[in-house]
Amino acid sequence: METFLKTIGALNDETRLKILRFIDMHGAVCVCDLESAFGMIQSRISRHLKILKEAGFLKVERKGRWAYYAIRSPLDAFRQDILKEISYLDMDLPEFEGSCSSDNEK
Amino acid sequence: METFLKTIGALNDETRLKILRFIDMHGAVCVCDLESAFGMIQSRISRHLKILKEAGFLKVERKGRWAYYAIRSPLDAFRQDILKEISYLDMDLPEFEGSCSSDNEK
DNA sequence: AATATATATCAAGATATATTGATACATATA
DNA sequence: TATATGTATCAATATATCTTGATATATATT
Repeated sequence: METFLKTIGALNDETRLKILRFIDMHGAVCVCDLESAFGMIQSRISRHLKILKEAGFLKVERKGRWAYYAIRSPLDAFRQDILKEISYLDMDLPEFEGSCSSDNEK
Repeated sequence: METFLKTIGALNDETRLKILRFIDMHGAVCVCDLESAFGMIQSRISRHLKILKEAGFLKVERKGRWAYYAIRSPLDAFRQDILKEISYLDMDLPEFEGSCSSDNEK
């Protein structure tokens, strides 16, 4: 029950739905990628990522000073259904402009 | 997007999850049935039912002075998945005590 | 070691949602 | 028609969540 509410609660925000869909489409991204793509301040992005992670949708992998967030795998059937449903939604997502300096690293 | 958020928002409340599951288990019930089963005041139950209805989970049918709420049918696949997921949750639901006077009516 | 960069966390204020009690409305009964 | 019953809605308050700006932490670079 508590877990379910956490999962649902994570989806109950337009910004998080967009971030989740963005990551679903583009794969692993770092916080600054999202920051520049969405034009939102870092603390805001970071907070939403934490909520999505704790709700079981995302995983993080740290490389150097960057934290790469990606869709968690394996993902249970219910969360997969949700991602699919979100993919049908008509939302306008920003472009993925890899302006973040992590691109320059090997 | 707006519709999806309304659907998700309706699920983002423990009381509503219980009401939804209760109706899923017992079929059509009137507001006073829920009032006595859950021990909550009428305005509270009524408000939650409205939210669940507007989110596409419930339908209402009025008979005399009673309003019977039931799971809407047909229900789309996504909402069916959600109901199934809710059915797996470990929640303690009240008994269905038909103390409401609508029982006495034919 | 000092500085810069990427991310996380916290406190304060803004916004949204839930609960209660009062009241309105509609249907039924006397 | 007056009264009772079931439900819906509203205003006020309580509670939760979001956003921002400041600060902390960790890693990399000079």
